[in-house]
Amino acid sequence: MMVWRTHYSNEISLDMDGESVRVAGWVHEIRDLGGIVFIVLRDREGLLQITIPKALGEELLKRARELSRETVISVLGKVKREQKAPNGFEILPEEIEILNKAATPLPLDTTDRIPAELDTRLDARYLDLRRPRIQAIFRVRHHVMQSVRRFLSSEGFFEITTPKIVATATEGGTALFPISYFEREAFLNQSPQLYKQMMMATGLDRVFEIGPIFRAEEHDTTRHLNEVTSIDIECAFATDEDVMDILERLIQRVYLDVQENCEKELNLLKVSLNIPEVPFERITYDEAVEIAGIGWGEDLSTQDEKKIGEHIGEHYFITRWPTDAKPFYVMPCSENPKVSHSFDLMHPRMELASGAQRIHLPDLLTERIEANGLNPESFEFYIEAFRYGMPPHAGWGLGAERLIMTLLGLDNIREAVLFPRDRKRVTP
RNA sequence: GCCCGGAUGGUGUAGCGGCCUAUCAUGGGGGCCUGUCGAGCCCUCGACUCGGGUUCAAAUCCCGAUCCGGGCGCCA
Repeated sequence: MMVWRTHYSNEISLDMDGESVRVAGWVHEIRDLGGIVFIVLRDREGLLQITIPKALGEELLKRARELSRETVISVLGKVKREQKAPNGFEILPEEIEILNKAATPLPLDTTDRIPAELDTRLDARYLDLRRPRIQAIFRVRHHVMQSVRRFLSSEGFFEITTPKIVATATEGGTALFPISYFEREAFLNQSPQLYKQMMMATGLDRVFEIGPIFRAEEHDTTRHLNEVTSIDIECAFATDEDVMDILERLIQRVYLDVQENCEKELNLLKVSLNIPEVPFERITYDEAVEIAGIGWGEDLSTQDEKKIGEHIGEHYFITRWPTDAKPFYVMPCSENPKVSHSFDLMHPRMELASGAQRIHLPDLLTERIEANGLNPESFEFYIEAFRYGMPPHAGWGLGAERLIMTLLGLDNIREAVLFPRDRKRVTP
């Protein structure tokens, strides 16, 4: 097999003076000084200077002049210690192989000098993602996801995968995307809720799923998407308090892991992390309503959330939501059924997660479904799982993009997704 | 969906009735230059979203469409 690369840019150092290496990547910049040409090569790990003085021969110099920015090349050369070079060394090439010449002009500037608007960037996302700063977001995202998986596994959770094509359109609440499923209509799932709860009847006890969810809402904001990645857990023999404890420790763990593993990325993004302290502050819905200055039973508006967020200034929980403000499956409090064993995890900027202890008794569940104006028959496949031994359980769903967005201080949720899906965009 | 703002070379912008044959930067093409690191210098290329209207005159004002941004709403 052809070897295009023996070393990434960060695997070459001063003490390799004289060694032969093959590097590959994209032409980041070209500086042609006439008798000497500098090529800045960019690969996944950084930048590298390829220096071609006339002394290396007219042929190589000519080859260097054929290059254009973002052309893909593979360079065989010798490492040379050189004080005048950016990292104290450079590569003197013996061979420059052009693997794919980039067309000109480029749809946007990859060197970060001339900014491009988000819309332009998303249209040319493959190119936008070559920018180290943008790539850093997704390297952090990788570490966030790894951290979540490690943490939940260590807490005894099993990773599961549930259907994304579902039959029920009658769950109420959010709008669904209908799809055609052979001779029937089906929908893209808005949440793994029903399925992860059904898993509680299997004895697996603790499950988590990281997967896409789809919402057909016509929202048009910097913190909503129509396809998002949801981190969901469900936990048997547990209460709302138990899963809140898991959630806050998870958030803290993610922050710690990112801080430990993503120093370079955080520097590139100019982010200094504040590790949230556990336990997070808990305020009841009643207290939230008081801070916001609204009536009991009203939903918190975006401005109310901001107001409370400023008041508290860090991650916090809003607990004991009115039962009627939450979905049918949340467990009403026995001492006061008007409120429920439910909670939202808030970042000062926005809601990150919501969860609850669930109803595990089939009769009460049916009653609540009816009280929400829904038809229990549509939920038969779900309710049935509650009839033959369903333990008490609790869980939550956490928006991965919002977690990353608030972690990195991104001002648009689209920045946290490779190819965002919103009201206006289905391509690329 | 509502309110507000916007659309000018590939990218990011200035211009907001006549000084526009449209500014600046970056970029593309060509040239000079052996130590650049946002290289420098010279030449050159390239744009007023679309359709109507007002006016002697429209990038500029008005109407409509399309697209984009922000805020809000919607968001079991």
